[in-house]
Amino acid sequence: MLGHTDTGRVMIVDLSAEGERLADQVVDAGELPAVVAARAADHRWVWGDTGAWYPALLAAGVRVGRCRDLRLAHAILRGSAAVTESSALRTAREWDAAPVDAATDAGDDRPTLFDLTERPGVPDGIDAALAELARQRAAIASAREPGRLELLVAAESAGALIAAELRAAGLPWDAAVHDRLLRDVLGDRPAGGGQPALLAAAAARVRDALGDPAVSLDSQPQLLRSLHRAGVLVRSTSRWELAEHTHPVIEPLLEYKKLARLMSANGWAWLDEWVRDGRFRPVYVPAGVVTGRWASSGGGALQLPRLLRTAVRADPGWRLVVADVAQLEPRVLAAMARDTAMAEAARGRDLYAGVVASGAVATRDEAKIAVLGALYGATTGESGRLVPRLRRTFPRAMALVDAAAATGEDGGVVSTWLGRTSPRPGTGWRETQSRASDAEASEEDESRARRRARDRGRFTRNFVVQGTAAEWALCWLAGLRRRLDAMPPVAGAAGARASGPAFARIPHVAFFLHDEIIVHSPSEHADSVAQAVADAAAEAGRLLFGDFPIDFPLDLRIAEDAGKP
DNA sequence: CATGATAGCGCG
DNA sequence: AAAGCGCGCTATCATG
Repeated sequence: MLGHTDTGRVMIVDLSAEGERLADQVVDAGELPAVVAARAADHRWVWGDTGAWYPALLAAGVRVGRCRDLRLAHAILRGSAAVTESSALRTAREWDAAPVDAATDAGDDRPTLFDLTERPGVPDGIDAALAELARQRAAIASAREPGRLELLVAAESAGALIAAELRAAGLPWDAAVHDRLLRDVLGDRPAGGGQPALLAAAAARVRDALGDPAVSLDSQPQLLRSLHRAGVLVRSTSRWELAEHTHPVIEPLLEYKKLARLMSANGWAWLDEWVRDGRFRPVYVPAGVVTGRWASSGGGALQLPRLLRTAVRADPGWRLVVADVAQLEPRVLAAMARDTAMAEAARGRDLYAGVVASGAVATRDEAKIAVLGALYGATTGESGRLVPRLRRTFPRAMALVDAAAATGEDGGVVSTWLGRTSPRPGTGWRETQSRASDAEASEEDESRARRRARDRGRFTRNFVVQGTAAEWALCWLAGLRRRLDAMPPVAGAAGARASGPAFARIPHVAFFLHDEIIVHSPSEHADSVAQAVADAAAEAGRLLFGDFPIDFPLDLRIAEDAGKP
């Protein structure tokens, strides 16, 4: 375990498997990388916040095999319905703090004094860490199935390591390819900072078609008024609604919106700000989403347009291993519900084709709409119409999500497969519900309460599936990382130097997005990496669902860039 | 000038 | 205009 002493030095405490304190050692922060590197590769480090400890180690070229991130574990355990003894965790409020990102502390994005006082990190003292670990051990032990929470906390902690490593290594990004793509689509970059030629041309065509030379296309109210004057009676200016009208302005306007979006979200300004030395280094935020999915902060890492994936390019002599899971969430649902009919439909690459073969619906498109509607709680439209047919064919799977929705509507909490629990409803929600059950409640009160109850039901319905899919993905990542670490470093000084001292000679995860992984690997290891990605996926399925026969097929390829072939 | 809300669109 | 979940980011516009 790592923590600080009162004088700001670093204390290393060796703990037995039962959590007993065996030996202490105190070192200066500068000595820590060497001390950590000297431990066995599979040593488990316990620390308050991976983001506060690990970036400095990585910068020194030192990696760790395993860890317990006390902050992330605390958040899981104090909220988990599986934990029957959580009062101690609930009173340890100081562990509810926001993450610290030490990687940005060193840069020019240093948090201001205001940030630091408003968002303190978790305690960094050794005594606080020891006490928190003891609380967590007790909390896990109180669960009926401690193994699930153990697995979840371990996977979450491994994810924290990987998030820090992703930032340290970065995603290989070819700025020249990106620039060429921007110039092809938008026109040359204007020197003065104005609009590139093709964007300006699209804007001119729109103004022409509107007969409104002065309208600002980036102002929604102005554009809406101008559309109305031109006879296009839309209620919003969104792509979806515009596409349903026929008018000379529609085509150029949709074109303009597409180009303007590319320019503002991922144009040259983005390239200048986010790509350095051939790497895109966003901040990943493990468990940044209530369901346990990761969030990101800065650079929009989780929204990279597919159009730009060709700019993701391996270094010379390296390859990208690009993998994503086909229809992860419905597969997870089938396994959670032990729905063998749905698992049968999921056998093989295309779950939607399997749903058609089951006879539930007629076409693949219908299958997709029905399945998504089931996961999200659709009630109207084509999706709402198709969901009941799924309910007949896959009653167990549908019963699981229907029950989760009913619990949520009723104000209860639901949990993922491994035990992450949804937030309790807020005071506003509860007040709305109790007002509606009052004797003098108005019809307005009642309909508002019903609406908000259904909203919450859709959230809890999706929570169990999205959250369990996130758990599967964490296990996949962790298993892959372990396999990559077993591969020998490539010889020679050359390599992916921009990936930093810890990753210049070994295959490493370079990108992760819910159900998709990109590994940057020396060419000679690429085949083994691809095998490791597949093996880790199979292992993740077994870890969560044991022998239940559910496939998690991957789209897997080895390439020089991450663009769709 | 800063902050917050809204619209819109990108990703899964 | 999303029907139907979860996000982050940019631009605009109203408010302080």
